[in-house]
Amino acid sequence: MAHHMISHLLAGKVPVGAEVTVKGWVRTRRDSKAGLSFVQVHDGTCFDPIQVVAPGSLPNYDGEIIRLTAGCSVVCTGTLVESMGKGQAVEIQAAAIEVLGWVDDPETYPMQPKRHSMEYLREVAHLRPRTNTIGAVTRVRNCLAQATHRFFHERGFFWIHTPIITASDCEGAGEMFRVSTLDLANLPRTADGKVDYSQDFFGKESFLTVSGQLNVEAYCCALSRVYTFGPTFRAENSNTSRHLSEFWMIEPEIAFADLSADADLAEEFLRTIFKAVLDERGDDMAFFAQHVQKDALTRLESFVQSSFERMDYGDAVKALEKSGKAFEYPVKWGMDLQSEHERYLCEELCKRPVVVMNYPKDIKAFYMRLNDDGRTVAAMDVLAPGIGEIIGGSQREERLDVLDARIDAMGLPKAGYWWYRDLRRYGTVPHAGFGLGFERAVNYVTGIANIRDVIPFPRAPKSAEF
RNA sequence: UCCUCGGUAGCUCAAUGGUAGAGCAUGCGGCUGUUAACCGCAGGGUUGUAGGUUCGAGUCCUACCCGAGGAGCCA
Repeated sequence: MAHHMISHLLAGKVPVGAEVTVKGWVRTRRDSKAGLSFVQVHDGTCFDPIQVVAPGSLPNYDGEIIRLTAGCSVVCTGTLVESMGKGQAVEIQAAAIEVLGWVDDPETYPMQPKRHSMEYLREVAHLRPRTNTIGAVTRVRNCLAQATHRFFHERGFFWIHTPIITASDCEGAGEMFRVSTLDLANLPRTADGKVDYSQDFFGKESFLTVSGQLNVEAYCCALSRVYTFGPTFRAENSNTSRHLSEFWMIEPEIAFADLSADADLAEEFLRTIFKAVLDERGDDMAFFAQHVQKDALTRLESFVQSSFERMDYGDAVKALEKSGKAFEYPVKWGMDLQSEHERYLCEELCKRPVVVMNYPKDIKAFYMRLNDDGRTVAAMDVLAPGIGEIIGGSQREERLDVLDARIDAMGLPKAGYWWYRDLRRYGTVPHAGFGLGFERAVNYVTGIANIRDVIPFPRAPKSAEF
């Protein structure tokens, strides 16, 4: 049976007086002994539920309607009318309400029409999308994802589906999850007693990817403007509000480009996808501003209008030294910036996102391009107030001899990088890219504090129930 | 992994070492074109787990489990 999306009805896309059907779940029910009930029904298509007025003359009124509780699924058919009450422009005068699914034992139904803590909702991750908060997060997350593909598509980028499984242990971005079909209780051994991975599924050790970057560089050096957008895995035992074991990452890579062009892209990208949220999800953003973070909306509005502060790493260090702040970790050139330093830069000094560029080479990855000063690399971090590092990027080292020297200096296995080095042997070009932690962007936009609340089913150490 | 704080009814939280309570939710009744309605009544508990101290432990001690905030690692 055809039915209407509640978002269409509330947006005025269906004329008053029309016969309509909605299908959804009950939020609340209020009874009037005058002989009618008000049922708030949501279907997830927009923030607001629609009010369905159930007259006592419905054949199942006494038997079913007045027994509806939060969570029941219903099909409501009736006439779209202007509301006689305050609080909504239109409502449905029901001619029939069919109950598809009851809530057995309503007393223990985990989702109640009240405020729940985010920690509690995490324990009922299969039901939390029915809440105002997680519903709004889900729509904003989708909006950001769609805007991401639209942004790149409109600029001639190609979406590259880089592999999830990698047999290369050279990605170098942290602990990896092993992928294996070997019998853990009976591992095959080589003569010298080590695990014999030649008998494993891929004939060698394999893992879940920690980054699509190395693979996407190959396509960048052929299709010029490319990006990845997919899941990424880190087996680090990190227990924070900013880390997940499985998260989604967006990694554009542009050929014939330097670090400055990379920073330009990062800035334009964030502004564009954030503006899409303002344009398309005003209802959800209003909720976040009201119940989650007061300045969520105004901060986003100013974000899309203002430019990022850009700062050389050396200047950032000087600014921190001059700040007069008593940091737990003193600042010194050559050190990586601590969370407290990053927070000072974007939250206090600049009060907006900051791009810190040209870090000391010794604290950055081997593939980042060595600057002419010989002691820094063309790397950048984009720091967002309240989140910290939201983007990390760099211009890549395109000179084979310099790349080899860096691989050797860092004691990495050069042979494993054979195909990555080939990209520098055959028609090498300057290129650059960055990685955006998608969930961190959702955190920033919504004002939701914990990263585990902006992904449907979060995976973290000791946590993979759903 | 380290530091700090926490775990009591379906949910949010009280309870000086001395009879475990409230609000919301649920059920029943009342009232009302209602807006997380309101009023009354009722049911609802192995106080995270396992030990220990004590005449007596939600409360004190030990270990473990889980959660939160911060740190490190990073996106």
